[in-house]
Amino acid sequence: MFTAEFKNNNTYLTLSDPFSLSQTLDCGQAFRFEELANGRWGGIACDRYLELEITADGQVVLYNVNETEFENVWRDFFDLDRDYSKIIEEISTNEVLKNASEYGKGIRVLNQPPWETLCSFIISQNNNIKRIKGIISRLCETYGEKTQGGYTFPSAEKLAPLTPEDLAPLRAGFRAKYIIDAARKVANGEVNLEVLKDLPYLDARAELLKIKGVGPKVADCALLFSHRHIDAFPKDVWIKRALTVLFGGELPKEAVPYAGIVQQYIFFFARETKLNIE
DNA sequence: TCCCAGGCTCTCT
DNA sequence: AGAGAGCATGGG
Repeated sequence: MFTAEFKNNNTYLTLSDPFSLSQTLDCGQAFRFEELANGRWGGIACDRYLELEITADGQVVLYNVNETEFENVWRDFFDLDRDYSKIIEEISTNEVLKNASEYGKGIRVLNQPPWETLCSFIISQNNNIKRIKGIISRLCETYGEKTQGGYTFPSAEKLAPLTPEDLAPLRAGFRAKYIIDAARKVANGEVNLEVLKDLPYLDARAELLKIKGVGPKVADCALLFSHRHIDAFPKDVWIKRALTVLFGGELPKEAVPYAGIVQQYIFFFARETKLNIE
């Protein structure tokens, strides 16, 4: 699915799948990457700063990433061992899915750190992406560790001793108490995030639902964007709208084996086109 | 001013 | 078990 070359302390990738940094990093699954003035994308993930770009000839460049770091961190983060072209081909027997995946074919579903993802999607509830980013940014600046390019995402252990009042500067609103409940349960082992990727989907979901402020949608986002559960299908307002408008209420059978991936295509398509509801 | 945002909890039938 | 209000905050 890709070949990698390591030189000048950078990693150079050639992918067989179509790949878009804006679609992947700014489609609402990650909240801490942004496009830089020089056209590269930069952000902090997995406790380190990453800067990358796609060159004119389609090569992906990860700057200041050596082979060890690529293998240990970014290969999995960018889900590089999954064949997206094959998935798109299979779902394209459905005309609407073909259209939607054509719009968002550059998306890859990331495998992000468990705590960061869970916490971020707790913050996302009944919220908009711009404000989600703001709250997460203030959370990291206030309680994360300083590193090159900004601040790391604070650990559950760091947040567990705090109270919701301590989070007032984040302006997270009613979500502050949920963040603290999640931090405490993760830090004290009541909820074990590390095993979720190896549990059956429903068992993993039940584990996350033990946290106050985590319902089906937030749990599914965590399972999909962090724990490799592409059988999770987060239903937000956009997806519910799209299912009704595009598919008469139910996901086409072609999509079921790849529900989570397809969810991203539909989400992207729905937001781009606004489903032609004006 | 009201409505909405990658929803969930709580209460009331 | 299903419906509906309330929830913090900020942008349109």
